[in-house]
Amino acid sequence: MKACAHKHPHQRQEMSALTDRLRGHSRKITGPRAAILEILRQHPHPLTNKEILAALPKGQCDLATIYRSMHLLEKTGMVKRFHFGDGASRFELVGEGDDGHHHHLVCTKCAEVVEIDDCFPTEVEQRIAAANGFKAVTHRLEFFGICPECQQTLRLK
Amino acid sequence: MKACAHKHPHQRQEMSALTDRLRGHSRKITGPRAAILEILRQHPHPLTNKEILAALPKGQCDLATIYRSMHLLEKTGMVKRFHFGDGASRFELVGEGDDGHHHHLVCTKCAEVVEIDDCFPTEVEQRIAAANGFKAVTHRLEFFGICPECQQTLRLK
DNA sequence: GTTTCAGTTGCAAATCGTTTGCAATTGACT
DNA sequence: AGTCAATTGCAAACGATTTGCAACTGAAAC
Repeated sequence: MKACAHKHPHQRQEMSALTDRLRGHSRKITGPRAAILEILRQHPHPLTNKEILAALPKGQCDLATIYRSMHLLEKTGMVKRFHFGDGASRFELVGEGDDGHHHHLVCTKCAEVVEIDDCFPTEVEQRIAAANGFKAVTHRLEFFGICPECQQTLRLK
Repeated sequence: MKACAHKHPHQRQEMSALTDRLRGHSRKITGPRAAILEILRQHPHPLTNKEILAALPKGQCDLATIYRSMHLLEKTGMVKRFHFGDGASRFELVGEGDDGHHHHLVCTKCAEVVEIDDCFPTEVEQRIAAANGFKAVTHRLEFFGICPECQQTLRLK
C-alpha cells in the first residue's frame, strides 16, 4: 500500500525537458527562470519563495521575479502549490503529464516534510460532490504530527 | 455514512455556556468578547476576522481585538481555525467537549461553504503515522469545487 | 458600593507574504 | 545585427496579522 512504484512527482526531471515545456507555452527561457527551475529540480520538496531565493546564488534573481515565475509555472502546470497552514505557499515541480496531486505529512515542531502516497478515497469524494450538487471537486489534504526526532527532543526537555 | 446524528459543531450554543467556558479559563467577559461570541453563535459558518468585524455593530470592537480574541478562543478550544487556501483564517465555534474537527466543501467561484461529515479514514491515517514514526497525527482536509448556482452562472456566460 | 489591579482594549506602527507600476533590459525571431 | 514583446529589478503598495503602549475595565477584595 505504501507504494512508490507509480509515477512520482519527485523523479528528477531533465533541465532540457523543463525548458522545453516552458518554450511550449511560448515563454522565454531567462536566466532567473532557468535558475529557479534548477533549484526546484534539486529540491524535491515543497519550497517557499523565500527558500527558493535563499537557495539561489545571491543576487541571482529578485524575490518579485520568483513570485511571478511561480505564478507562470503554476499556470502552465509545471509546479503545484501547497499550503501547510502557515501563511506561505510552497511549490513543487510536477512531472510532465502528471497533475501533481499528492499530500504531505508535516512535523509541527521542525517542519520536516514527508511525501504521502495515500489519498482521500475517490468514491467518497464523488459521493460528497454529488450529494451537494458540486462539480469539479478536488481536495487539499495535509497531515500534521510530530516526527521521530522531535519526539526525542521533547522527551529530553 | 453521511451521518448527521452525532454532535454537530453547529448546534447553536447558549451564550451563558460560552461565557462560562471563558470564565473557566479565568478570562474576563468583556464587551467585545461577548459581541464576538454572539456573532459566532449567529453564524454557523467559518468566518474571517474581517467578516466578524463587519458583522459587529460598527465601532463595537477593534480588528486587533478580534485577532486577539480569536487566539484566545482558539487556545481555550472554543473556536477552531480553518484554512481555505486564500490568505485568511476562518473560525467556527466548537461545541463543548467537541474538538471541532471536520471539513468543508467550498465553491471556488462564490465561496459558498458546505459542511462535510465525512473524514479521512482513521486506519489509514494511523498507518501513515506509524509508517513514518510520527506521533499525534491529524490532518487538514477541505474540498473545493463549483456549486450548483455557479455552474448555472457559468453556463450562461 | 468602592477600591484595586491584572487582564483588556484601541490605536498606530510594524511585520510578513505577496502583488504591482514602471522604466530599463533581454530573449528569440527576422 | 535589429526589433519588439516579454521579462526583470526596484520600490512602493497591499492585505492579513501582530505588537507596543498608554488608557481602560471586569471582577475579586474590601
